Amino acid sequence: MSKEPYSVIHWFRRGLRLHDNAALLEALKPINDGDRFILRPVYIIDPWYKANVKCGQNRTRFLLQSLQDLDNSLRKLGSSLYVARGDPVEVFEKLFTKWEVKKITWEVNTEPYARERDRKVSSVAKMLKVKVTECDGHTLYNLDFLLSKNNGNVPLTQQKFTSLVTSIGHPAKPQKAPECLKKFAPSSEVEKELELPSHDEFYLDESASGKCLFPGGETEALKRLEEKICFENAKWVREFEKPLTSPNSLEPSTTVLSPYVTHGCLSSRTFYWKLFDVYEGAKHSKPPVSLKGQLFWREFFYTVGAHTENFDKMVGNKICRQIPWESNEEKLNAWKNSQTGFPFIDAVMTQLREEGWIHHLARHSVACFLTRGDFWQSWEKGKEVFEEYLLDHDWSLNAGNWMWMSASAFFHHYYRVYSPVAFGKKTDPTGAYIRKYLPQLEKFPNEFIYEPWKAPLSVQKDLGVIIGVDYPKPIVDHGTASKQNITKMKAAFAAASKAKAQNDADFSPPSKKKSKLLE
DNA sequence: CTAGATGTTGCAAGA
DNA sequence: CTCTTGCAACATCTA
Repeated sequence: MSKEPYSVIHWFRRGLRLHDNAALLEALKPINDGDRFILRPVYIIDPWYKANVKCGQNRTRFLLQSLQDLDNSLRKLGSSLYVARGDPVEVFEKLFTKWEVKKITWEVNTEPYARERDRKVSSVAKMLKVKVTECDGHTLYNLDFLLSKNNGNVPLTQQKFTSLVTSIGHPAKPQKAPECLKKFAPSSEVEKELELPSHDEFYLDESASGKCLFPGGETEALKRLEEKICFENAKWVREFEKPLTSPNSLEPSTTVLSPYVTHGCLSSRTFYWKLFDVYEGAKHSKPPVSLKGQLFWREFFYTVGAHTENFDKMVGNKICRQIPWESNEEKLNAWKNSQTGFPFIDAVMTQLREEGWIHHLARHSVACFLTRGDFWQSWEKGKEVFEEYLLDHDWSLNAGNWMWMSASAFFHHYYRVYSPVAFGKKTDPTGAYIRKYLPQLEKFPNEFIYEPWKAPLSVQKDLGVIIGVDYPKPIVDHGTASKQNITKMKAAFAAASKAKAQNDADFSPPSKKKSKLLE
């Protein structure tokens, strides 16, 4: 008998899907025509993530469900997912030899750790004569290509970015999932020693995770896409304007496709072209507020994130205004654990911790509150809390949006402060949302639901809920705190522009003034 | 050079 | 209920 043919690995990292997976399709192309080879779909549980990225129960469950779904889908096609543990460099060093690997493919990941990791794996592959093929697919466009089309400048406004992608034209159309993988299966017995991770291995405690409102996986992702972006829903899709959607409706007012796009269960290009189908020939809203605009926002933060050093930090980050934030554990914990005494803020943070998804404008409210609005805490601290709890946590989007909301970058109107009382009232005057997430306040009359500390003590006693005992008093007076913070912001902005002017003078080429003197 | 317009999504008060 | 305005007012681009 001839020996086993060589192997080709497709390494799943994000991109946990079979549809529109360019790198997976690339893995199915023979190195030489007529080659017979074995496809090895691999996922690696890399301890670096456990050590360096905060990941709460809900997102852990989402990832596990996504892996289970991926394995199911692969099995239906005659393949299966091989889950390995350890540092990818060490894992591949062993697997390349063991399986006689000649090629490995993966989807581009532009986050700092992933880049470094992929660089190391590439050099091991080169040493062991394994061909590496990296394919786009997580974003609509190749991010280096976008930068080159913008003359090497990082676009810093959405308007700039929109005109850039508009001048480029549509992104690539999505590719179909492979139909059958049987001919790539190992002829001998399938390797069984490494299986899908168990709940224990992922430190997943079902009792500690919340209701599963958004199950992970490509199957769910495509189902949700069909439900939301379809002709039956055409009016809603075409008229969608993000700022007009509600942050505190009891059912999400937006698509909640973000967790699926983040994990790559849903291809952003599949999303884009599905929107195109529903838009086609009809009047529809436009970026930045439209649904397509939401994909552009994602692409925008990815582009800036991929090309800005220390993008997720304040210090050493060129685009981030340096602001003397305070570090107060008590305030941070009150915010994180819904103990600020502002029901709207506390309700949003409860929804975040329990369910893992909150509306974009709810994120704005709590982010503004923690940073420039009320608590004057660093956006990096808030970013870590979102990192822990969000199902759709995404390195680029999280850092970018926190800088935005804290007026550290992109956004400069620091005097526009969200009110923790007034903002929610606009879309939910009776406080149904607060009652759902803070049941201890359920019986408060509408007039006090956003400001329970204003209810007369007699009312509090009748309800059996004493503010300051059963629910906290507000930690700060919003009026006073926000005014003080606006003043601090004014000073920080002035210092920053002074520093910028100094820097420009130091590093700019000879000024016109000097040139004139030379003439 | 200056002035004016614009930037995905503020609030409160008053017509 | 919708619209306008004052609040105190940034950075950036264009004319």
